[in-house]
Amino acid sequence: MKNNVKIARIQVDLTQQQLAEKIGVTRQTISLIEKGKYNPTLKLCLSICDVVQKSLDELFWVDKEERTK
Amino acid sequence: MKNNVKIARIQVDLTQQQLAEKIGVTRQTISLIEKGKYNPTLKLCLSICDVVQKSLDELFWVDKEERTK
DNA sequence: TTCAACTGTAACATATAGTTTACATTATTC
DNA sequence: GAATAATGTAAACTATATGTTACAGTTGAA
Repeated sequence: MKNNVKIARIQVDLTQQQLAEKIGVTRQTISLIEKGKYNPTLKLCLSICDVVQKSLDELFWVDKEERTK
Repeated sequence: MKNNVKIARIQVDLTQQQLAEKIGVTRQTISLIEKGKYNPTLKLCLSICDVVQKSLDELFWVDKEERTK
């Protein structure tokens, strides 16, 4: 699953650490999400949206090929 | 966390069971999500979007008060 | 009013999201 | 090029999303 978290984070001039702290999650979690290595919770996605000031649709999507669950 | 899954599901004329099957998840999972009783995975949200033909932003959001994580 | 389909929910099991600690690698700045 | 900040990642743990089974309440059609 693809996402624009890294780009959006940099646009608001935050490090992974800073974003993580604002959200109340660890830096590793942010790193893994940016790398597409796992499948975050909706609440976490919404928190990220809130901090980086983007909508869900702007940040997260799946390529058609990989649509399963 | 609030969502419009139930409304969107009914609009495309599916039961919880049918929606669940299309997505590859159990009926209980759909029920709990519709009831707002838990916090689905992003992939699952995206699968629901796909089936009911809505965007993430149309289906999922949080009230400002309850924004934590 | 009965029967069947649909839905809510509970207990317990499993998979995986997210944490903690730790270390390695890659910028960046001096 | 050394020091420091930022990032990637791994192992072992914890919390929780989701599955399984089961049963009860609800709704609608006959």
